[in-house]
Amino acid sequence: MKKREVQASVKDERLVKKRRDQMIKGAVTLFIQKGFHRTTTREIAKAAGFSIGTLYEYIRTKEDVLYLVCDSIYDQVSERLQKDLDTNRGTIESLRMGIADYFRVVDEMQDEVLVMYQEVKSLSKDALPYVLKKEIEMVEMFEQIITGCVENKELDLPEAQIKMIAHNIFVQGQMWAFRRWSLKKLYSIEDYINLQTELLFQGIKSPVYNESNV
Amino acid sequence: MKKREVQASVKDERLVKKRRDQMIKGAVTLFIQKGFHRTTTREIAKAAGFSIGTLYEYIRTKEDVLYLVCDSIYDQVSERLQKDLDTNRGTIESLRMGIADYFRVVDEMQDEVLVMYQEVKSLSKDALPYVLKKEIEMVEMFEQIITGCVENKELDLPEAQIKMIAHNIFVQGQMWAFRRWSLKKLYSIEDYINLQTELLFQGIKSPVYNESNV
Amino acid sequence: MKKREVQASVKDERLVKKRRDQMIKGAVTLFIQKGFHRTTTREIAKAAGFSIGTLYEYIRTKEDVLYLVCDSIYDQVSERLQKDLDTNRGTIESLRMGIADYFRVVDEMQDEVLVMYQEVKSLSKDALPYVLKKEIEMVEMFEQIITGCVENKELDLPEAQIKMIAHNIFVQGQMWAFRRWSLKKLYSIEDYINLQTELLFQGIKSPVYNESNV
Amino acid sequence: MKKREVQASVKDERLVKKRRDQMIKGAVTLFIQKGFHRTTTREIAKAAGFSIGTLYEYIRTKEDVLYLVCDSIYDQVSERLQKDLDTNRGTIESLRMGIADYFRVVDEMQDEVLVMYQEVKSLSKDALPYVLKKEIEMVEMFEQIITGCVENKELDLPEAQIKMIAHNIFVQGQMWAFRRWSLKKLYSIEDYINLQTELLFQGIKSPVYNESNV
DNA sequence: GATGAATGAGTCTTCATTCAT
DNA sequence: CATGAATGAAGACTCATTCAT
Repeated sequence: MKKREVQASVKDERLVKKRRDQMIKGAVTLFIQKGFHRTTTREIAKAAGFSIGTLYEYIRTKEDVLYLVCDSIYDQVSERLQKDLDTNRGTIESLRMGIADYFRVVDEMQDEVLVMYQEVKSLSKDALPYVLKKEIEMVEMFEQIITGCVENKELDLPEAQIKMIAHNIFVQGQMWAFRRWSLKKLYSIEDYINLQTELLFQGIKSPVYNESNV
Repeated sequence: MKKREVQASVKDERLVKKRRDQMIKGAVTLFIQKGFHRTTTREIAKAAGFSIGTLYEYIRTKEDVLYLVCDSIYDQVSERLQKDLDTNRGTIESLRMGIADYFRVVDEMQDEVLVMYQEVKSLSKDALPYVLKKEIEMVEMFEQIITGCVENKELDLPEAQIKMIAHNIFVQGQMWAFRRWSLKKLYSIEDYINLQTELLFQGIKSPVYNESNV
Repeated sequence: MKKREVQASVKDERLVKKRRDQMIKGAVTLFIQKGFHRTTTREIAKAAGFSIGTLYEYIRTKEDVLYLVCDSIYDQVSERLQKDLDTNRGTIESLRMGIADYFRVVDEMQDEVLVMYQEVKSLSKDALPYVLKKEIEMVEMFEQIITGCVENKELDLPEAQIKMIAHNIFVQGQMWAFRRWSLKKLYSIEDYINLQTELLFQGIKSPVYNESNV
Repeated sequence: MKKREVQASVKDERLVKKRRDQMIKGAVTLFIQKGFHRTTTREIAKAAGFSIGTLYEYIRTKEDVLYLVCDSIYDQVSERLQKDLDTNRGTIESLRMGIADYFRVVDEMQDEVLVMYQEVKSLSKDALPYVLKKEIEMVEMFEQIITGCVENKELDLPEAQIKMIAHNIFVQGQMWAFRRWSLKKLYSIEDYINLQTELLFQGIKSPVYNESNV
């Protein structure tokens, strides 16, 4: 699926990219503070450093800004993930690393992830699929790593479990952002990584079962 | 923490309850369709079956409607949970049942959970704590069940893990609502319950480790 | 000119009078605080001690309340004046006394006078003449006293001056109410009475002219 | 005391002045017809010749319009007075001229004076002092002229009388506007000036006292 | 390309008035 | 007679979008 085109009146591609980057940066800050709906286009223009007129030279509607923001955040997150995941394919270690890396990316981009997470639903039916596609791709990245482990016989998991685990990992990453008001009181990001990884690999340890193993 | 009072001009408590129930019911439907911000007070009044003037006899601001909606949904969900969780305390079975029940409640109230989930952030700083409190209470309910199992020696888990698991269960329940566009293609609600429970209790089975256990 | 009839649904005349008196009393207080337009009918009803439904049993529109209030205030003021002015007709002393009494009435009813004074203009074209009539009558009372003095040869004034003086006295009375924020810093009510009376009777003393008179 | 700043979104000062002048002009007409409260912002915008949106580019609230109107009227009146009063300082003639000029200004700006006079009380506690200050200044202008005469030995008056006379003059000017429904039937503006001046300078002539002077 | 003044549809909220109980 | 819930017209104000300069 190709990117959704956001129309600009200005022709100079380089300029379009530059202006949009300014715009995204300003908008993220504002969306974090007050949400998409409570942020005005004027505020976005001001935060971006240009006039309302100029803003509309690079987008068609306010919603375009939201799309651009979401798109940009996903791009950044998945770009960083991609890099990490290209190494050590098929080993349990690569899965551990993948999870840790993903959680750390989320930690670093907390605000952005939160925004994207809370405002996607404000995208029109038109733009939504493009953003959802990105999310699916990220889940698939985890799926591939896990599948690699299974193919390498490092893990033994049925298809249904693979997908479930991929979803869980993805959501647990987001969870670090959107439940931070609660989680940060309990864990550091490294604690969080360790605990979630441990639970993932070992499940809940029942002393009864353990005893019977002896 | 006491409930936040939403002021009504009308004195008759019974009527206030009745009208607010109408209002909540209509509002949920609308919020699902278009979100809080894109829904107008007139639409809410109409959906509730009365005039805009009457709407404002029972609330002070539009945000009150959102608060009422969130409050009502949490109440319904946690009321159902409470009922289930009072039996079989301290056994692994009660934990299994608790999870299954919670996931089924979420399934039945998908729309409501989704709404609440996506719109809480639109609550003012004033009302937010009251709603967040509800969420914390629900996580604590799971914590208590798990703690019960630990006290009964049915499980052996450190404090940090108990809390982590409680959060995970809570989020995995919500996840069924907010990722349904993706999950429903893969699993029925019962599949989902079984898979998540299995993963929770056993973790990822690694053939390598199993062999080494022999 | 007869009083303007304000229609009431209730038949019992005595009750109508009683309820309207309650209403007027409450309304004056409110009008003083916030003005006619910023006062709601609900507030008036509450201040009067009965329900909004009952309020409308005794008036037809909100404006009726204003009319009733203005009418009542004028009645009180002119009733008190009338009493005083019936004695000592035709003497300068009666004029002095009339002025002093009028100013004192205004002082005692400052709030009421102020309200009436500021809100008459909010009366509809329909009710205005009835209230203005009252004002004219009051000016005429002063006219009569002065005319009495002229007829008694206590004063020697042409018609035009008589009317002018009557107006001046009337306005100087009101002035004590509507410029009190300024005048009270300078004078007590008795100072005010003395000064205004003195100026009225003697005008500005010019030493130059006095000398030339010698 | 500095002027209260009324915030505008538009930066161009010249334009702000121009638009506000249009706005004031339109608003005065409307306020005269129906009063401040019964005039809608849409009507003001229309009367000013632009859209409601544009109106709000130049003010923040409806009350700002009222403040602007009051401020402008006082400015016009006192500007005209100031000009006149700079000449012939300290002579009785300058006082006569000042009164005549002031009354004539009021006559020319009857509507404006009336509006300001009736609506000031609708200003918020915030804006009121700024307008009241203007009124005080105008009274002080008369005070200064009179004081000048006293210093020049053209008049012999105690402090308390000077202030009282200044207030009287000021109120008699306004009176020409707010009692015009009554006064115009009796006098032309020139009659009014002559009569009031005469009364001011000579007081009521009592034939008895005159005889005793001989 | 950039600017920002102008636009007006749309939104929340108030409040005088009615009428069934 | 008294009550107060219901009504909806009306009003202040916002803000995405356009377009002339």
